[in-house]
Amino acid sequence: MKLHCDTCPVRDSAACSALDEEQREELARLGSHRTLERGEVLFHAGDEADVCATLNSGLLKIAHVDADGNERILSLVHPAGFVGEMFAPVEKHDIVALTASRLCLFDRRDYERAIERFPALARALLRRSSQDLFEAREQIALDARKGAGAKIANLIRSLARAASQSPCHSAGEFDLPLTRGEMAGLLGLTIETVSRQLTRLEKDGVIAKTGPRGIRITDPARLAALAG
Amino acid sequence: MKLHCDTCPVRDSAACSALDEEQREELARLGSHRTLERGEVLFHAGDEADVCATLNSGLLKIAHVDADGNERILSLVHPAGFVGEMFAPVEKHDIVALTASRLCLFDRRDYERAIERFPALARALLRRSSQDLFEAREQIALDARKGAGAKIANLIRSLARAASQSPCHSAGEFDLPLTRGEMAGLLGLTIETVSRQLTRLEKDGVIAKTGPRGIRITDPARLAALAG
DNA sequence: CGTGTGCTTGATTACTCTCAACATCGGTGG
DNA sequence: CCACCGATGTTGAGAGTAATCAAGCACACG
Repeated sequence: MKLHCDTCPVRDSAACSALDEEQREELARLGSHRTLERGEVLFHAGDEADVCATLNSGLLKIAHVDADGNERILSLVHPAGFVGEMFAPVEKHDIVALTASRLCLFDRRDYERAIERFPALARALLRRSSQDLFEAREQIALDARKGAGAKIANLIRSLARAASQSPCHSAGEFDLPLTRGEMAGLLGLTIETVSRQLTRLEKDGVIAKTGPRGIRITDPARLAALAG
Repeated sequence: MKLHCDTCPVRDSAACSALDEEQREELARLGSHRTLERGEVLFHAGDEADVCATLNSGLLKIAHVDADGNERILSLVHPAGFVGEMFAPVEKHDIVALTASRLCLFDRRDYERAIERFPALARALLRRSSQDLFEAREQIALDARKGAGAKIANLIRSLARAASQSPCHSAGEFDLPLTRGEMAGLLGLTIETVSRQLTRLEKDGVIAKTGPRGIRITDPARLAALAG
């Protein structure tokens, strides 16, 4: 299925936005669309790294399951994010859809050739990779934050920011795209601790649960204080 | 001080190794050498991001100090590593030498222009950035590892690998380039816990302390088992 | 010497994990 | 229609681990 860049929601933010019309058109001929339902797997760790993709809409997780079967979420991938190993023969992590998602899929070889031919694309990917690196390091710093409460507060804030389309202000009420287990995996906690911290935040009047997944932030200032 | 690429220890592994002789020569004219003693600061968080650098020899840390004054080490930078924000106006983290270090320093603007002119350099940096991203995610996965013992065991193994020049096999005896406090900051633990775990490893006959910083790995198999 | 830094060790506290039970919701099949 | 089941989430009691608080040791340096 040929790509339709005209109506692409990340037309101006994804790596390909660095290309001019003609180049983009050429890249578009190489790619195809794919949709994923919640829970569908894009890559398994250990797969051959023969495709890469730009996320169009939805939400993905990059995860690692250890020997005991515990899943640790290494990163979330938001729209305009790029996934796939460009310089390694195999995928190193699982990549799974957290919500119904849509992405532009490319053969890795094709994409590498495109990088060769369009230096602007290489620079755009470098920029994005640097950004991802920064976010991964933020995540590491977050892990150092004392207390499960601070981690949860931080996560809620960041999900609220992602839930609103505009990057400038966060949503006051939204649905968590993650199960308790996924939140636990993302923060290095257990399901029970996540659940307890959430009820604690509710008891303290910082948030209100508007459903099993729904959240309303009733006291943003205190939430920010808790997040450190 | 003009760069001497001929004798550079990372001539074949740093980003600039992607350039041909002529291009490298041109890049070399833009850069200068700098040496750092242990503890010397290359960047402070919040500094204007006007230089970037390739590490030639030595060891750096990328660190973040939180509101309480606790330092969390986000990453170590080994020779051939690249530091400096290419796409952000300010440095986001402290970068400090852990051992006497030598690096090639470039004005950020100059380097950005070089990236524009030498697409191979952009690709090499992209490759390196991807590698750093992978390592950052490994670090996140490490944080999830249960038990301080596993973290310490892992750290010792990775430092042993870095201590030997060849990437294929690790050193059996070496000096830790990090203080207890730095190890604690890297692993998200306290100094006391690090100290206790190290004496525990010694009591169990897994390692021997050959000095305040010296380490000999006496039972590599068990160390590997402990690291998970 | 005295001082400071890095390291170790001990006692206590606090937090999260673990194990376990129960609630809720949707789907399935008798 | 109702009983059952699996997945998800909540709550409780107890155990275990690392943080905290507090000394003390070794060594380098002025």
